[in-house]
Amino acid sequence: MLTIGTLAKKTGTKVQTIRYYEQIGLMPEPGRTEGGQRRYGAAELDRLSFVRHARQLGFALDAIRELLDLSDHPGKSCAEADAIARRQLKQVEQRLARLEALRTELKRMVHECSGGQTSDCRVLEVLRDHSECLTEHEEIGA
Amino acid sequence: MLTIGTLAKKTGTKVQTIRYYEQIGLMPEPGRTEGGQRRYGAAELDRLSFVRHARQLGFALDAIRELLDLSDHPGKSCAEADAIARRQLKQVEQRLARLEALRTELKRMVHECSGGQTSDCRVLEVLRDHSECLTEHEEIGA
DNA sequence: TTACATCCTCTAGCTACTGTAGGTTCAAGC
DNA sequence: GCTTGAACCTACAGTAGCTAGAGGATGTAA
Repeated sequence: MLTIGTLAKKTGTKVQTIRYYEQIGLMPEPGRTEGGQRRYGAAELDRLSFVRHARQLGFALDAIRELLDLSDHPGKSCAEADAIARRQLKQVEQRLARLEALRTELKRMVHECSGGQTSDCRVLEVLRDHSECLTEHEEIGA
Repeated sequence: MLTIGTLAKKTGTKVQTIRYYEQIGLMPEPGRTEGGQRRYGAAELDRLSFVRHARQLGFALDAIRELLDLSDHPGKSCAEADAIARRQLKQVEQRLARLEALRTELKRMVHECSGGQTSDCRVLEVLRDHSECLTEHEEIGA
């Protein structure tokens, strides 16, 4: 039986995060000691590891919820899990494309700055006038 | 004189976002009509364009605040603006590196999934067992 | 004058946590 | 058995950067 602190250490999670996952229904309500402290078993350790790993891969909590559900039903078709992963991959690729455009633009800004006064700073100038941008870039939501 | 709606359209911003920027002190309090509606001039249009463009390039609002301040003082040294932009570039490059590792891992997951039952789904299997990962990846905070 | 789009304030909600306050429980050492 | 201190508990507030909605006022064109 693990305390919440031990579970946290084993999975690289903060204690509060585990309680948060329980609150939003991503982790089950665990057993308690007489004094009211949570005690976890191997199943919970596995589940939390799954969640954390999926988070590291950038899956949203809702997607993880779906994946957990699929994982709990071994007879179901794999197609859904595959679709979720493909969606995630697509998102990652879109973010990569946006970030690459940003890098290009930022590099140009920085390289052109000669280090004088702000009155003729290229960095500020580019920010003032979007038309100076050579690439399309549309972050904000990323 | 522009209404808030017109300003919003011209800059590709939501009306609420403009009011939010005013609330957090990023945009100045504009003049008002007798009835209490906001009216904007060219200076505000420029300022909001600057903010939006910086946001598109991924700058945080705090960084934008600094950049605006520098932009307001043409005699100041350009070095600070340059430092902020370099910091941003560095962040973007770090995020790019992380995302590339994620893409690799996700691609592998998706390609190995043969489309059978969830009981032997590679996607779920990889999520269950971190040791299957070939690359380091540590998203979460990104 | 009437309609109706747009404006106003205020409040709550989103994601995914993180931090703090104030109090309780557990386990080890004496 | 008692004390101590780390770790636990709940509850609530805060983070970034908006976004959405309620309920009502204003502005403008026909």
